[in-house]
Amino acid sequence: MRLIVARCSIDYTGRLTTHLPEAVRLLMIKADGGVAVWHDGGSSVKPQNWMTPPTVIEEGDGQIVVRKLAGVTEDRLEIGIVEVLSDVTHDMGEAAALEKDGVERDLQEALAAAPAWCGEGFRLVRREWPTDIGPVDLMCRDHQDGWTAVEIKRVATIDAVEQLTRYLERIRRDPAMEFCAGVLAAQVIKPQARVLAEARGIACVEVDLDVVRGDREPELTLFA
Amino acid sequence: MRLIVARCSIDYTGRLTTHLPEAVRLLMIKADGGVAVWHDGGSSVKPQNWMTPPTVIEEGDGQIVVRKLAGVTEDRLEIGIVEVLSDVTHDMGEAAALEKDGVERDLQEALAAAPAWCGEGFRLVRREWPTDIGPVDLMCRDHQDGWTAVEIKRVATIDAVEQLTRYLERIRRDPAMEFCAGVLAAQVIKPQARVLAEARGIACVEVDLDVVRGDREPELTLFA
DNA sequence: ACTTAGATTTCGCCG
DNA sequence: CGGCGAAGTCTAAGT
Repeated sequence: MRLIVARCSIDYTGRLTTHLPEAVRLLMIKADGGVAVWHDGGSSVKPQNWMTPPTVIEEGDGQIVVRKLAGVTEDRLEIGIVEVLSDVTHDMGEAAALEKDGVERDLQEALAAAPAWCGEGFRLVRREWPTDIGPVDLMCRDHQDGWTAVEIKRVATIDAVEQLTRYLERIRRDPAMEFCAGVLAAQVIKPQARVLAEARGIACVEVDLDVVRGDREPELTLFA
Repeated sequence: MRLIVARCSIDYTGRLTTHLPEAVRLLMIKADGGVAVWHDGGSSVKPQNWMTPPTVIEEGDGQIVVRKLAGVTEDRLEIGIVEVLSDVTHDMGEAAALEKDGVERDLQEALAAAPAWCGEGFRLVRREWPTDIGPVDLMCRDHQDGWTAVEIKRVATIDAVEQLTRYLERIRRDPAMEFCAGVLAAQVIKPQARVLAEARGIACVEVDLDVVRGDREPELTLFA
């Protein structure tokens, strides 16, 4: 990885066009051709400009040009170098993957193992119940043996309600599942999603991953 | 901005938990307390780990700990330093904002100035036509003087169709606009969005920003 | 190869 | 400050 600290101005043309006036910035150039431009202010996560590989990098004449074929046209990042303050290269060796726990998939697994958190007396029939427009996260039977489709999100927005509504519409075409109910289970449910869901007769359940796993005691406020 | 290149392992706990095994990485520490962790492989745009300000950074004993209050709990980034290969700080001065052109807003402006690109004989009634669930991008009259609501996207997915459908449902509650038509205008319309739109009687128009502005000649394939 | 859905999405605007 | 929509979203998985 090459790290250049330089006073520079930058123009990008591609899916849109942008301009950055002259300032001191960090240019991060990766071994695979990826380029990112950073400034001390602003976002810690998103560069001011960037280009993902594969790229062609041309350097010289007080300028670095990063080019990339994007369909018919060309994406282009033109970096006008006024003054180089530092220019170092570090060998970082092989990649090391990030191991994650706590994403939506993990919540689905935990709820599949303990479906009663989705509703009283719920028993799992199957995960990833297939419909012709995609799989429903969980299909359960409730305490009265009724069918219930469960949609799981980490954060549930109005889109999640629309998605579950589409699934229910397909599922209920089967006469045997004509009265299939719907439950939206999420770590966070946005207020508008809750309003729309309840207007459509869809139940909402907020769940905590650690509690579902049994790693943490439920708050006393639950079911209060 | 402080740039540390070090062999390190990293654990994050917060909205989820992650682990990174020992490897050489770049630690980018901004003046505002923002921290990002980079490796030579992988994304050019997203760090392996990060924490946005405000943070508290504690350093010492072969370890850097970045902490942040996140509601009741605490987000924590623990960086175990095995070997420091480089540690430099650069003053980058004041911020310099990015100027953009070509985002959705610009497409809306261009189509408002030339609504005929949305449909034959279209005349603009107003931009940001208000409904009780938010504003419709454009409200037009078509060549037969009928009302038409236009939803504009840079890339139109199935969500855009759902959004316009919700708007039309509200608009048509007004008896005077009972037959209001819908048009989805975008630089790119995804196939599934087109299918759903046409099933709902919503017209689809693909537009090019430069053409709408008159900066580029239309392709011969238009209207072919 | 293309499409879809998730993301510690992040970011910006507007109430 | 919270909610909502856009993003050069990016990225991984499934078809």
